[in-house]
Amino acid sequence: RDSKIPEPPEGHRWKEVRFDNTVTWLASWTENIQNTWKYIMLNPSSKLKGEKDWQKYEVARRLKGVVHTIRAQYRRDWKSKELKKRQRAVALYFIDKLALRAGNEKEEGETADTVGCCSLRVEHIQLHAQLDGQEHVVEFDFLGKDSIRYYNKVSVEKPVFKNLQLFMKNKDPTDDLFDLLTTAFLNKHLQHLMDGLTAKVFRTYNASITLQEQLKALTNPEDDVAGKLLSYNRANRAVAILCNHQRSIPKTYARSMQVLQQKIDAKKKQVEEAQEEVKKAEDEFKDTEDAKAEANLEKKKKLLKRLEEQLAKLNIQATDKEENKQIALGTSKLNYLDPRISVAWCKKFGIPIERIYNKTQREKFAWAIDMAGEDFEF
DNA sequence: CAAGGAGACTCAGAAAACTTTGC
DNA sequence: GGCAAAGTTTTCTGAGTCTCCTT
Repeated sequence: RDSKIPEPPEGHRWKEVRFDNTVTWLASWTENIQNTWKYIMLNPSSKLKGEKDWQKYEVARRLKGVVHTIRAQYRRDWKSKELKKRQRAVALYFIDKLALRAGNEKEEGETADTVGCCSLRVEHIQLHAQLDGQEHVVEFDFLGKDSIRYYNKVSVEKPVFKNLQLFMKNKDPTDDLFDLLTTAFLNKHLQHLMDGLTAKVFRTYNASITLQEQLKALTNPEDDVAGKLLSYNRANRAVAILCNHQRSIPKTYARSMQVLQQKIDAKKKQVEEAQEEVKKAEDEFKDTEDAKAEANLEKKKKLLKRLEEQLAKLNIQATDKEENKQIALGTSKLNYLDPRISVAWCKKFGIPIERIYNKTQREKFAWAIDMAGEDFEF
C-alpha cells in the first residue's frame, strides 16, 4: 500500500505501472489487430471472483422478491397510452418469459448480424392468430450471440399479440420491432424498480429458479444415485433450453449412438428369447404341474424381468443422449445456476458433490459449498 | 444534459489437451 | 496389460452486457 511504485523493467515498452483499486485486472493492453482491449484477470477460484459471483446471485434472489410486482406492472403497461412504454413492457415480457438477452445496438457491417430483444427486427418474428391448436403464437427466428439461432414458437398473452401487430404496422421487414426502445432506456427503468436490476438479471433469476423447481419436481427420493443424477441432468437441460445454450453435434455422436443402438437391439433379442423361454416353461408347468417345472418357470420369469429392466435403462440412455446432442449444459452450470441450489440438493439426497462438479468447478464454487446447507432456498 | 463511446467485466462454444473406458 | 476410441476438462479468445465519463 505504501510501497513505491516499481519502474517498468528495461527493454520493454510498458505504457505505465499503476495502482488502481477500482479495477480487477492485473494487466491490460489494446490488441493491435482489432483494437480491442485485452486483460489479464484472476482465476474464477479466486476470492475476488467468488465474491462477485455470489453478489450476482444475491441480486437475482432479490429479484425473486419483487418479480411479481414487476410482472403486474408490465402487464399494466401493455395498455399504456405511451407507445414507448408499451414497447418496453412487451420487450420486458420477452426477457422475463423467454430469457432473451438485452440486445444492445452494435456497429453494422463490422460485426455479424446478430440481435437480442431490443434489437429484434420485424423480419425476426411471425405472428399466428392460431397455430397447432394454440392461440396468439409468436414464431421467433433470429441469430443471437455467437450467431446461435434462436427458433421458438410461443403462445403469448393476447395484449402482447395485439401490441406486436401494432408495432409491426407499416414497417419494413428490416425495421426495428421496438423502434422506440434502447437497452439504456430499459435498464434505467429496471434500475428504478429494483437496485442493481438489469436485463441480464432476469436470465440469472429464471435459470436458477427453473433449476430449483425442476429439481423439486423431478427428483425421486426412491431412486438410486444414477437415477437422481439423471433427474439433475434433466433439470439442468431444462435451463439450457430456456437459455438457448447450444452446441454442434459431437463428431462422435453418430458413431456412439450406433453402438448404443446395437446394444439395444441385442438386448431386445435377448428379451424375445427370454419370452419364448417363459412360454415354454409355462406350457411345461401346465402339463406336468410339478414343483420342478414351477421353479423353472419362476426362474425364467425373473430373467425376463431383469433383461427388460436392462433394456429400459439402455433406452433411457439413448433418449438422454438424443435429447442432449445439441444442448450444451456447461454454460448454464457455470454462469447461470446459483451453485448453492446444487450443493443443497446434493446434501439433501446424499449425492457426493463431485458427481455434479469437477475439481475446477468445486474450486470456483468453493464459497457455495461452504455456505449452503441442505435446506438452502434460492 | 442526453448521446455516445471507452472501458471493464461476464458469458459463449469450438478446439486442444488430457483421462477414462472397453476391448 | 496395452492401446485406440470415447468422453471429459481445460484452454482459447471473441461476443455480449452494462457503467461511467466526456462531449
